[in-house]
Amino acid sequence: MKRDSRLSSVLHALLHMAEQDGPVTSDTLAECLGTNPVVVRRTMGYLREAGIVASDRGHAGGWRISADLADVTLRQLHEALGEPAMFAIGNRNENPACLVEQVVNAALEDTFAEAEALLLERFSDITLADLAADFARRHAAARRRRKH
Amino acid sequence: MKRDSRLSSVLHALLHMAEQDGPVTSDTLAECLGTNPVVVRRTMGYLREAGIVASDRGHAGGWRISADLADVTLRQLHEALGEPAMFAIGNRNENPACLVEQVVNAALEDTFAEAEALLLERFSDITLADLAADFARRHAAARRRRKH
DNA sequence: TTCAAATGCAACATCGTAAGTTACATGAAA
DNA sequence: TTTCATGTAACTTACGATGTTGCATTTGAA
Ligand code: FES
Ligand code: FES
Repeated sequence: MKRDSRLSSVLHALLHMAEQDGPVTSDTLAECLGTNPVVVRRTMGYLREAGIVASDRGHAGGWRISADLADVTLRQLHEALGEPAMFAIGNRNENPACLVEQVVNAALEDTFAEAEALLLERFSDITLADLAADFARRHAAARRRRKH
Repeated sequence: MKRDSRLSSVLHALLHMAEQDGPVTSDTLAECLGTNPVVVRRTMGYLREAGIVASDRGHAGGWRISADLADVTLRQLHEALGEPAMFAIGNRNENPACLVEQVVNAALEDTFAEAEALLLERFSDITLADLAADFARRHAAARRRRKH
């Protein structure tokens, strides 16, 4: 089953942008992500609508983060992307007349709802600043390793 | 994203079989599930390999449950189906050289691993007997409602 | 013995959706 | 005015569950 990797993509792009001074172009980001600039624009467009990033056209244009890194959570990004389905497993029939299927659906829905609540809670706890800090930590560790 | 509904399907089929005395044919199950008999055979075949059901060919053949309802958990069924991916969201690149992407992947993987552990724990707690009991409860309630 | 009913299985076709691609319009700075 | 950038529509591709067709095989009953 093909997985939706847009959250992963925008996180990579945002951290990349956080490391840069000026705006970053779709072409640059596309090369980072190993994809196409149009895909970057399409995906980042969701974040622009949510006010998380801004884009400038023309010379010296590109994408900028227009929010405080500490204020943007993974949950907000997930919502900005349209809250795509979290699970690759689901019910066969969403509104069954059959009582047996209702029992099955209820059991699965309860379980997945609990897992989704957990995911959203964790997503709410993680900000871009957290990830940037983790990056800085790993970056320093990698530099230390290279010195020896 | 198209969802994998095989777990839902086999649960429906198994409960249907639990209500019946003799074996149930793929045709009957297919009509219950609103699908094709070949799809039923293909999907139930996984459960046969796991020893959860047995199939008989020829006249008076069909599918039987070959285990105690109280012994079969949703987790076993999920494993019998080949442990399909639970999540529709994933990393863009699974083994990135880029340190930024490693940070992103680690954050997402940790979160999803926690959610998957929760799901598997819940799956381990639910048996076919539990679902059958839930069905009996709802069935009785529905009959009571009809009487008034 | 013969026939009908059932599974087993291979070889396709279908479908939905994220991702990728092409093409062109638009805007901004040099 | 030229160049660099985004904005967007339209199309193709990739992929895996699902759906379908066809036929071989097994089994019980007439
Ligand atoms: S940060 Fe740009 S390639 Fe990973
Ligand atoms: S139990 Fe067979 S139709 Fe739902």
